[in-house]
Amino acid sequence: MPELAEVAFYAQKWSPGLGQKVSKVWIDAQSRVFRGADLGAFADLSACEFRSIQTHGKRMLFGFSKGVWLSGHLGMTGKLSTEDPELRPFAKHDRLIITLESVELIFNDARHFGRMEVVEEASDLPTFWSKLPHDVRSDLFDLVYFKAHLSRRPRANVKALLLEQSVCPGIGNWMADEILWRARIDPRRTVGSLNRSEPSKFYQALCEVVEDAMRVIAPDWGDAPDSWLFNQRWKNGGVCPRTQKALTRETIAGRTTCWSPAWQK
DNA sequence: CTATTTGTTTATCC
DNA sequence: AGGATAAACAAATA
Repeated sequence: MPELAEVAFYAQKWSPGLGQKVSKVWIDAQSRVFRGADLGAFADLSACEFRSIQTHGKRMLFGFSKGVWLSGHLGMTGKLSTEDPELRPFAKHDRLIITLESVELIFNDARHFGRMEVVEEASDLPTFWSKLPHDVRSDLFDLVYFKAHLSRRPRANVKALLLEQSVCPGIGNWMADEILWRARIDPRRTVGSLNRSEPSKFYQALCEVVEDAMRVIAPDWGDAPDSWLFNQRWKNGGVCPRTQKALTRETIAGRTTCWSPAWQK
């Protein structure tokens, strides 16, 4: 489920634990969320102080003392929460529980599509994290940078490009549809078919959706306003908020895509 | 029992 | 080579 702003929302769920020391770490060792990870390294979180939270696209990074980092991804169904260790029983689909002084950090993931991994590197940031492509919220993700991606990939479908995490880290299915709708671009088009003025509109729409999502969803998962496509996209009989005409749904770039044929050309 | 899902990775084909 | 497509992962929901 989670895209850029939902990931930011969940990552902050662990903030009540900041400044506290780890007393216990439990993992569901069978879970696929630890695929490729060194399970033994989770024990190294013990006695570390939980110090920082950050996100990049859909990735999350939690910093601990002694150069220990926890890197994570929520996949489709991952969720983070903090709970009172005295009150909260073990729940179905809990995959990782880090017990601190007064709270537990919980990672719960029904479908195991998420990921958690311990990275040990005594530096300001792990090397892999510093090398990620520019986040869509970064000042470096500017029009020139975006256009450079577009000109490199003329034959790519516009929606497929938005969904590529190496190009637009954090954009997922609903944001991609929202962006194309606001830019008035038909999701079936290729990047190379964009006319002279469309790349800027495309970029503007992307920035607006990113800003709106971060403002409305990231702090407390607020409801999307009816001026967005969001509230109409899965509704039977949903209509375009701009034209009041019927929306269309079709699989594009492997994902169910919703758009307004009367509005997007 | 069927089809669906706000994600990612891998294989395969053209 | 780049791009499209399907499958795999796995569980809930309708």
